[in-house]
Amino acid sequence: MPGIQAVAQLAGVSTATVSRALSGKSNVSEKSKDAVLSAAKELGYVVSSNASSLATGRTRNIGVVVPFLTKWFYTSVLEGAESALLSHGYDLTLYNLAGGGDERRSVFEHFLLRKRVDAVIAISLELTPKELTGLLALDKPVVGVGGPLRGVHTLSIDDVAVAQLATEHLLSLGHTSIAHIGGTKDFERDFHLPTNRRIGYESALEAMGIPVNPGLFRAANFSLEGGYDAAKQLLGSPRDRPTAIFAASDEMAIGAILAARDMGLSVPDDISIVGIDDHELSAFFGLTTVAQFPELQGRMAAELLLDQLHPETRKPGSINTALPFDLVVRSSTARPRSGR
Amino acid sequence: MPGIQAVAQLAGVSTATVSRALSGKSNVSEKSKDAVLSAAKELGYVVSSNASSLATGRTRNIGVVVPFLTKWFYTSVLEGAESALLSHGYDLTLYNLAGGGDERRSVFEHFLLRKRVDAVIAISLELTPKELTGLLALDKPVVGVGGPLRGVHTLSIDDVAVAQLATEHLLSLGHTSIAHIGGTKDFERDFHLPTNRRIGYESALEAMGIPVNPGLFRAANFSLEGGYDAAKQLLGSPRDRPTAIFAASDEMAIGAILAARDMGLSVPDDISIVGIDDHELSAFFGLTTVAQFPELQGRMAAELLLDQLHPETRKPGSINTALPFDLVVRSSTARPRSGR
DNA sequence: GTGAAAGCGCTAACAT
DNA sequence: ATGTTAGCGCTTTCAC
Repeated sequence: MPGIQAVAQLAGVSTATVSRALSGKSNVSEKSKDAVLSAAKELGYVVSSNASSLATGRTRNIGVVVPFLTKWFYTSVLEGAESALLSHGYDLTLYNLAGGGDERRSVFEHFLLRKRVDAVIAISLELTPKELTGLLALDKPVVGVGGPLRGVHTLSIDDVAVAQLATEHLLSLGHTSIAHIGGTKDFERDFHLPTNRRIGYESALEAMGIPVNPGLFRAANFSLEGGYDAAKQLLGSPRDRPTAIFAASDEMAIGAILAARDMGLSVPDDISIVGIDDHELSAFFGLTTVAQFPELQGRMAAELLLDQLHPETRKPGSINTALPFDLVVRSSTARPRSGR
Repeated sequence: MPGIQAVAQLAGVSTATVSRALSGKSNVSEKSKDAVLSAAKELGYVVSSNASSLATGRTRNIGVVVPFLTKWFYTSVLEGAESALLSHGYDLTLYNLAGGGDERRSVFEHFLLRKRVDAVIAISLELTPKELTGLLALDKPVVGVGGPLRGVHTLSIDDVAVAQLATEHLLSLGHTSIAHIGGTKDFERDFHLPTNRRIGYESALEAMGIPVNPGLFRAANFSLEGGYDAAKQLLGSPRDRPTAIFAASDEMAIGAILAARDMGLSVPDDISIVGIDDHELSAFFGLTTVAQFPELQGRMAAELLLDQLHPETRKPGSINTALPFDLVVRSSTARPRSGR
């Protein structure tokens, strides 16, 4: 592991010139630049990021905190962020909070504070005031994805509007008896996602003058299995069976599709089903859904952060950026059977 | 951000004593230790990992390289590794190679070399000799998961034995016409996984004196959809339809279950199906499978690495550790219909 | 048990 | 355009 000194010696210049030549910032003559570059290559020199960080105060490393790792959505955001950061020469240090309360505390009270990272991306995490204070005290940029965070630049999707769009799609097909599979209370903590989606659903119905029927609501845990069980309940009684189901996530919607099949119901002839996400499995199941582009979200978060780290290039930005979403119509939705 | 100096001043000791008290290694009197600890807490002091790394040469940071991020298997390994590392005070810096060849090169030629990490875990990656040389030249521990790597301590599963076990389960139920959905050539590069599993399948058949029928083999891409398509082919002609399918992954096996259902076949009455993985969805689908415990694999890799980083505690270990696997019988397999 | 001081490898003034 | 030099914040001999 040769140091900068070795390169300087071989190139016949000072260490300062080596540093300048390699970083490309300052003015260096073509001649010395070439000498440095070829000396560096010859020796296989790579800067010590620690020494560099210590000297500059910048680490070129971003901390990313996720609530789960084994869920498609989070890993997709992560993938987007990782590749954007990598292409800018940044490393990504990962903190997964899935383990439980203790892990969470140590991440926020210890790991993130030891100056290993230049900035933090928090994915779908509603930070406590204490956590937030700790982070902001670092005086480093923080970007949140998934919901508003006080004093932090965030990227978030309008969950109410997303749910409205999904519901309106069903309404526009002519459905009037539309059930909703939402999230349980456990998922409220992250930006009230279940409530917001339910509000969107209800407001779309009300806008069409359709009364909300509480009997057509079921809560589940955002899993395939949860969606399956909920749908079985919803579809159980042939008497007042809905003609459509709006599930708050694709995984639950896919569960609902499987439940319908198991009950001998045809999708979409007997029952239309729509979800939210555009999950990797959704195309396979022909699921109509409102896509939210998690990989793009990760990329946007990373780029927003890099912007803030390089104020020269900084474009003015609002404190909360709206994330795009889009209705993707596949084969799980259709007009309700006319015979009803 | 108070420094060690501030703590020393408040505690009325030297910076050296603070360092000693905080690291707990050296002898420090109870009195100064208490003084240091409370001063540190009062100021909210957290060491600068960069300064510490520079001084010690150790970063307490592990680089983890994965080929994909959005696959259940890899994220599970990652989760296991992350939580094990975190609990030992280590950070995890993530490098995802899914982006393409260029990313891969820059990770190996630049990112991993800049002394940011103490060691590297390579998950399901067959490193090129060049990559391996570069890593080993760092003189840092490297642990591979998923297959043998020359000169590297690896954790790997005996894919041949796993496939044999799955096939033998079907044989023991009385099946003699067993199809196999394997992987396409694209997946060969990572330790010849498709080939090994196919070998296990064939050797199990041969051990029972059952000739291998090439017509009962289909290759797919390890996805649900791929398994679905392959199964449709396999189950298409009622004349020589197999009574069982062994798929090289649970996702493909689940695809096969869905294909069977779509064709009006009952699982397991008409067709038994077994996979490999114990994927998060497998229980829901009642899939019989050979579990390989990815989270445990990640945890083991992390612990192996930490062992190597702390030679005092080091237990002697072989260069290749076998990973556990276990048959999980659910409802997708049964005796073949007696009537045949 | 504790302090003084010499680095760890690099960057950024400052001088030339 | 380039060299000299003073740190960055910690750890670790080496004395005492």
